[in-house]
Amino acid sequence: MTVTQADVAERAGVSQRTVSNVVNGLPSVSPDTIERVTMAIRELGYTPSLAARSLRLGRSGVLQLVVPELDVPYFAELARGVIKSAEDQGYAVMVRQTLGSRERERDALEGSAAEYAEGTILSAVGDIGELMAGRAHRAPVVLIGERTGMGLVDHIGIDDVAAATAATNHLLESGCRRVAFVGAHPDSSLRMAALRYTGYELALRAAGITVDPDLVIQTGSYHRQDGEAAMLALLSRDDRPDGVFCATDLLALGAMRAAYERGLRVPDDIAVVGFDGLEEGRYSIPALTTIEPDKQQIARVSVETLLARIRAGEIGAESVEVRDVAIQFSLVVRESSIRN
Amino acid sequence: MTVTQADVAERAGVSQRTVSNVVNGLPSVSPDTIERVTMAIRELGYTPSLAARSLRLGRSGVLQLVVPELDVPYFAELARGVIKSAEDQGYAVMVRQTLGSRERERDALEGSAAEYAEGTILSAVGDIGELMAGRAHRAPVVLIGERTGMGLVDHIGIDDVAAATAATNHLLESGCRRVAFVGAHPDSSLRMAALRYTGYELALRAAGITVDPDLVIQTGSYHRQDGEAAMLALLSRDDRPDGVFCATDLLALGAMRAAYERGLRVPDDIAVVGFDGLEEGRYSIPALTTIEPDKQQIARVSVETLLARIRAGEIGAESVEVRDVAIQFSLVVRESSIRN
DNA sequence: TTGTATGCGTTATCAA
DNA sequence: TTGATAACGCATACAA
Repeated sequence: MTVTQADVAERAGVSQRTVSNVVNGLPSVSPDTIERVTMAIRELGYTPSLAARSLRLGRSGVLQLVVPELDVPYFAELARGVIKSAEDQGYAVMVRQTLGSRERERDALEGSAAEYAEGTILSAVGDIGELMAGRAHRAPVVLIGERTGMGLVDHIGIDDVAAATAATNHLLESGCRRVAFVGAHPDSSLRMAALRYTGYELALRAAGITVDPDLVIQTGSYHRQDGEAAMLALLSRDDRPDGVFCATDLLALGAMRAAYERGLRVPDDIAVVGFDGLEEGRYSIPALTTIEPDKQQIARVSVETLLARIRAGEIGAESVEVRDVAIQFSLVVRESSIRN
Repeated sequence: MTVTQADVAERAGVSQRTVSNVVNGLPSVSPDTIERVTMAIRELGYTPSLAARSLRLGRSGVLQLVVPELDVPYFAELARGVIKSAEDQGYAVMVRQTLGSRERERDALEGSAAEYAEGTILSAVGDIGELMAGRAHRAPVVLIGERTGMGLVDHIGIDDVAAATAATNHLLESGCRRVAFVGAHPDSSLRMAALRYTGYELALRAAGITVDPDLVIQTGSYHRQDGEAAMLALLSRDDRPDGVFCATDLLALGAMRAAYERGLRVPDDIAVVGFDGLEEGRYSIPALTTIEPDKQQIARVSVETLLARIRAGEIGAESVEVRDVAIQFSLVVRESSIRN
């Protein structure tokens, strides 16, 4: 059924060893034999077996990318970059979705797939320490997105606190007096939410404003729908806010939609700032002010870091220092926050 | 380094064969040995080698998903469904991006990865006949998204022509007199564009309207940016259209943005209808009327069809009839097309 | 420059 | 119910 190197060897009248040499481009093959073998390969339609190669080499040429939901634009944009970068380095990418379930996260890190892949790029919602426990001598993991790998694992991300502070400051500087925060999370261990809230809090405090708990809205997740619901809640209050900082762009887009439904204008009645730098926000009406992390860079550095660690592991360099790379972000001011 | 079944066997005091039996849940193992082996597995942290299993079984447990761009929401939403469905069936998914390059499409179908995967779900931009040529006895492919696999390959999709006709009719029924089409493609072999244009044309013709070539805008790709540019071109005309049917939601969202920039109101000044049923369009301002294919169903049926064909291939049933499944779609009317 | 032989970790055939 | 053993397809140490 499947064509093997042995078949090619027979056809070309050489040994299987020679076919392997040709396939892998080893220099020690005469041009003549190369010619014959190449011909035979084409005639028989031979394709190397990745399974056999993996088994033999102990390297699969596959990286694993684990994200909560692929249809959340932030992760989609990230995935695009990761896959692109990996392919540039000769690696294929297996994508797994955890759908927010810790069980799936565990499985992605401990199951056979995790062993088959040479390494994993992980955007986790669960607790890192917990996830990393009992992963003795497994393939390396690079954590992406949250601010810290807790020294346990390489981490690539932006300074969420600083970014959130910048976003909140921008609202303050735009003249907002009552700035709400949308996207606090009931489970405070959800680091992303906690960090961005912290940034918000710091900015307010620095401006001499005390946080009004009524202006901090928790959301179970970070979709447009959650943002819409949160905004509706905020707008139903007597003393509604005049500015809203949302923990993600999706929340912000939902929030703007809610304002529209209530007949309020953004930014005149209420300014909105998001976080993620989604392409979508460049075209929303009004265009969304946001914190834009350099996602391509995050993707590239993540892949590079992972590959570096994979190679280090091969050499046996056990104790390479854990990396924690801060990627640049920028505050992109668009229509949703430009007042008067 | 890596823990093998042999290691587990030694630890548990049984033969390696028995470990394999336990791992695979074969019935012919005494509860006692199961207990001992399971214990040993846990103690040693054994994980089965997928590479070895693949080599032995000739099945990798991996499907390949090939899409143009993962950060285009339509493909992201599709990918989510495909990965979910595949995981439900015990398969992992490798995702490849072609970025619109035919070379990458070829490679995805003919390279080693295509051989490693048990099958491929392909959303292609290139010519199908060309892509399928010379894929003699390779793993099966299911085509997704366009209307036809040309009888060469299984296909799952919606009736693009009928859907486009429905969308155009809706604009006509909403009172639009001059309906433009955005998203025609210079390369007419791009079937998706051709089909949706055909539906547009049919609807106009049925209404006794001749197509005004000036109202048909070509776009190189189908991103928001292209929709924005196309709309700006349309609006710069003296006799601008009062309705626009866009070949994708992304084009439509860009078009609405352009109208906004020009100070025109959607739908009052110009109605807009998209195609894809993106989540984004439910929250855009105004909310976008669109053709909504049942993407979850597309994903599910694609995976099922692919698995069915994989199994058929194992049995050796060579000539199973090629499937062409039409998935349901619906016209979802939202604010962008509701006039007066 | 090329050939022979071995083993990667599994599953599965044949015996016991 | 379990043990030896072969084979999956490849890359490489060792020979020639």
